[in-house]
Amino acid sequence: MAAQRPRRQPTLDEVAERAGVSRSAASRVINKAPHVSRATRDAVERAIKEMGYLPNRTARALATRQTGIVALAVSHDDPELFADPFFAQVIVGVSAALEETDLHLLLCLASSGRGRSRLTNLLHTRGVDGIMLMALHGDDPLTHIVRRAGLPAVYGGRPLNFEPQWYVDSDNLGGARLATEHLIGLGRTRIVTITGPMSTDVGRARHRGYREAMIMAGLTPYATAEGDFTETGGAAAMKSLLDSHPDLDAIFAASDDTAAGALRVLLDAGRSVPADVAVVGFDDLGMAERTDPPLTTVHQSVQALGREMTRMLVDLIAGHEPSSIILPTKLVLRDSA
Amino acid sequence: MAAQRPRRQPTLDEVAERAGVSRSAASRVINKAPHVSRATRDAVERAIKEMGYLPNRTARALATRQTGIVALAVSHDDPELFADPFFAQVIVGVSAALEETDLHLLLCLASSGRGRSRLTNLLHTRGVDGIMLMALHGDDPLTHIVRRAGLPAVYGGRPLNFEPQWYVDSDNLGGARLATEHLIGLGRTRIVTITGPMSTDVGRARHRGYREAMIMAGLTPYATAEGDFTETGGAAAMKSLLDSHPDLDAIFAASDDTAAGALRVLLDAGRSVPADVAVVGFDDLGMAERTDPPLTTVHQSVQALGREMTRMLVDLIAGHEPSSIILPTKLVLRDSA
DNA sequence: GGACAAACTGGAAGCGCTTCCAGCGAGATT
DNA sequence: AATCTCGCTGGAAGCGCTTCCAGTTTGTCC
Repeated sequence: MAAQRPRRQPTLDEVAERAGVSRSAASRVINKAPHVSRATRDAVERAIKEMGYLPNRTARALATRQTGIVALAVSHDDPELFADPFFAQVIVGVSAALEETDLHLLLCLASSGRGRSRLTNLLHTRGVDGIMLMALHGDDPLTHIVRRAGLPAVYGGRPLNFEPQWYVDSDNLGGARLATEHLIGLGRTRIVTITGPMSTDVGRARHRGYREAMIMAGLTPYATAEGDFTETGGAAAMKSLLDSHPDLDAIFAASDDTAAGALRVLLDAGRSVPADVAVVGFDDLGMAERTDPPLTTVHQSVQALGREMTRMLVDLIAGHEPSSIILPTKLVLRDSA
Repeated sequence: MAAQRPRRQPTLDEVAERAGVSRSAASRVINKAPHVSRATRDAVERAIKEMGYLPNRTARALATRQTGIVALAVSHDDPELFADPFFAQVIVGVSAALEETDLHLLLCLASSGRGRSRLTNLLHTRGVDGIMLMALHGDDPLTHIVRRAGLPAVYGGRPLNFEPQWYVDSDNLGGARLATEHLIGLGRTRIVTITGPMSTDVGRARHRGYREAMIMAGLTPYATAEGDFTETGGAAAMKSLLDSHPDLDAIFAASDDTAAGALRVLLDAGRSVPADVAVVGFDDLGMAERTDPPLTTVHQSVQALGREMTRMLVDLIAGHEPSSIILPTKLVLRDSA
């Protein structure tokens, strides 16, 4: 036998019989429904205690059409992307928020076609009560799938080409502006930026923040190179910027990984940071403290992102009409700028 | 309305009616059961296609007593621990393995008492078909909970004080031995180790590997300091070792984080790595490539760990009797040793 | 061509719970 | 004392599926 044979769990019928009441009465006390006399309640509660009764999730789900499960779907072509600490933080936030409910978390890494069709199936077979979506790019088929399934859905971050009705996002625009303004405040003028992928909303928003801050300060955006949020991407972009604009004196990197790559290239090129070149990153997910020099960066609270997504979804499931949220970002000063 | 009202999914009854057969016949063709004539099958399949029928998960679960969901529980006092890239890798492995089945993954971060009781409840209410457990320390209540629930369970790593019947673990002992032997092969003799927490099996196994290798080589274990797998822990341990054994010439650190902390302290103390002191770490989860100098370390395949746990659990659920697995580790040479 | 087995079929009984509804008695009202 | 509430109760009908079983059809063999 694969596992110790469990004693069969008692059923509601058995509890009711033991308490000497009908099944419906027993059900009522369990669900704290009204119209239950004190005596009935006591009898049922005693029976429950004595028998160690726990209502069967599945049966309840069938009757109520509510599974008590919500999905968190991470959609991306590269499953390795999930290894980004970002998602771990989201999950910590989601879990924390879920602990205050009696919902559980189903995690779907829907990268491959297979993964996506499994998810589709899950949604259509009413396997979950709602879904949180993350890391969608452009016209991810998932958006259509989810819409078609007609399930409560909240987005973490915004997809590029449509604004979901319910989403939670970090203030990427504001954060990027903050970073750039800080650089400007330092007296730097030849400020360049290494962006994230311009095929994502995050990438674009952070770039726009940079541009806006520059222009507001009467400066012209000095140079831009597209990165991909990774360290190697950042290094490559840095090299080309150093080639084309050797006199640059500050960098806003759209992620800390990007900044780390840039940092490495700068040091190799003999520039000192922050003396010759000031660097500001974005994210502040641990990595920023470990670079040399430690990175001044824009902090976003990813746990809060997860937490708020969850609360929003719970609201939605409860039939309320929450409104989307933009979470504030803030500048964290370290040594690189 | 919180979400677009979904068209009600057709039921099996409706499919059967449309196909002009009984519900049981329809059920049989869906489940590919025997005793179905060609004509019946065709009719039902056509109806299914036409109506876009998908069997309701919950109803099926109630009838079969199988939910189609497995849990991955991460138990630890500190929810932040989950941010360790280790778990992300496990999850990637688990997901990959699950994609070949029609099971879904429920993730439980059961750190708090509340989290644990939610998990207990989930198990007892038959909310999942099986469970994978990770990061248990000492006498985690979870072990009892799981045993009592009588559900198929596999462990990732071994708890300290009992050997689970089904587990997957990395060859920590062998890996540590490999690392130490490498150091010995380099001609080092005053080799010290910074361990993980000795209250964990991993911590002890890696320590034992170090000792065994030393003794086999006719050396005496030179010095040991207990760390906690973190960078700061590693740094602290390194400091005390440097105090007590200033002439040490090599270090086996029980994790890459630990090694990174040690590295920092060594460089600050003016020792050059690997010239003065050779350093070997353990894990190889990305961080090892980014230290300065890059870390020679023992690689463990965490995705494989997740994958094998999952396969084992699937086997168990299918009623087979798999056997536990120790996954090989291997030395990865970089610059630090 | 009749008997027998094999293949197929639909009815019905679950799985364990929620919830609607009609009925019942006790307290309040005149 | 007769009536009217109103709170409480249990019966029964679901939720959507699987599966056992007995009965019917079909095919096969002598």
